[in-house]
Amino acid sequence: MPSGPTRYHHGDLAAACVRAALELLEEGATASGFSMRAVARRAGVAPAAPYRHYADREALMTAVATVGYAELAEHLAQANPAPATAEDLADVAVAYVDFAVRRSVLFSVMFGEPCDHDSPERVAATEAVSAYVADIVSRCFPDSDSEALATAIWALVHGLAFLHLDGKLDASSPTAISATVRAAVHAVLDLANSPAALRG
Amino acid sequence: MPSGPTRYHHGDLAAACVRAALELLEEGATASGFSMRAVARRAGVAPAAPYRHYADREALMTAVATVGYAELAEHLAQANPAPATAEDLADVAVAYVDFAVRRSVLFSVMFGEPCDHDSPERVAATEAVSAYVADIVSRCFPDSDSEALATAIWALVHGLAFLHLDGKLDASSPTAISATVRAAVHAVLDLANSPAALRG
DNA sequence: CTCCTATGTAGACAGCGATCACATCCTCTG
DNA sequence: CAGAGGATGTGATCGCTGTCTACATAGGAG
Repeated sequence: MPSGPTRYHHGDLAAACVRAALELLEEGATASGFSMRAVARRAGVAPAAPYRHYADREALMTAVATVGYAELAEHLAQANPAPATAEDLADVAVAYVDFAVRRSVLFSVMFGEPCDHDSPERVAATEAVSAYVADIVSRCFPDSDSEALATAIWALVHGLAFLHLDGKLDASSPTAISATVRAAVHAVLDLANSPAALRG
Repeated sequence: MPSGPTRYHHGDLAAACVRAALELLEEGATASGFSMRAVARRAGVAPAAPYRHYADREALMTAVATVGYAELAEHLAQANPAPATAEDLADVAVAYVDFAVRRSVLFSVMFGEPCDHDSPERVAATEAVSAYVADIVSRCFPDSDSEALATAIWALVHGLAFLHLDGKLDASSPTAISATVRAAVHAVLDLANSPAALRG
């Protein structure tokens, strides 16, 4: 398939577009800066060609985001394949924020950009992340209101990622990130060990 | 000043641009969709005029975001002027998410968009929000590691806002939002009342 | 072999951010 | 009170973008 120097038909342009988009994102294009035309150029194809596979820019972004969800899941699993303790949970949280910071543009495509909320792959991918977090939480806190706590933990971690991305928290080094995230996660979990601290 | 039908010099175009931008955002423009030129049209001015006051689109967005921070602070204060209990904190959290959902485009301009991280007003505005949250947390949890816990709570609330914005959590009605946010906040705070739930 | 459909091309359009030379007005100095 | 000069708005222009249309080509089904 990579034989002929230039073929009229690309072979698998749909996938090539997603790959090209990911490359451009890694190379420092802004989320709003990466363009349909740049993707076409990178894929070695006419500007209008990607429109045969993606209705518009948003559709392509949704496809890119879907890949991003898979890579995020992989990154988290790699940090700790079977988290079951508070410390494990902190590991996963650090990995989550680390992913957000190191692949910040991809991350903001996944979460910060308007997107096709009805795309089945996208919904499935986000539900997978949701279920993954819920699973961890239910293992760490088997007796609690799992659903609400899972939502809270996901929000906590997600929020930490955004605050780092936005410069509100120091994201200049992995060490700083790790320290901040661990401190925040433990501050919350340690509430379970110092009930007297709660007023009202 | 609003006398003459058309004046060559506007009077206060800088402020008018911010006002026009806010109007456009309220009218449903996308964050990436609202344009410098649209702002100029709305202000009744030539396309290049705003550039006398804002170096580029990002500079104007930063100014808009700064106004947004002030309005967010006002919205939170209105929800509960002097929060000191966990329940008060939940009120503020609901107000935060409510603001994010009801003024979603402004919110994503404030947080979701690349921005001038060095703008003094912007830094001051975000630090004000940060200090506000830290203040609440230190009142609710006087004995805890205030800084880490404040970061965690801010992240929790911020994350809840984003998950609602992104359709990951049901944002279809204020009631649903309130229920989800309160459940999440209480799930975390109730850890202080059920230490046995923590494993590991 | 032929036709149909999927896919890629060429060219066009309007809208965008940004910059330029120029026009106009306000204010400050003499 | 005049007029110089800086601040502010105008209009034209550039290259880029998303998206549409008409056309070209390829590859598979009959």
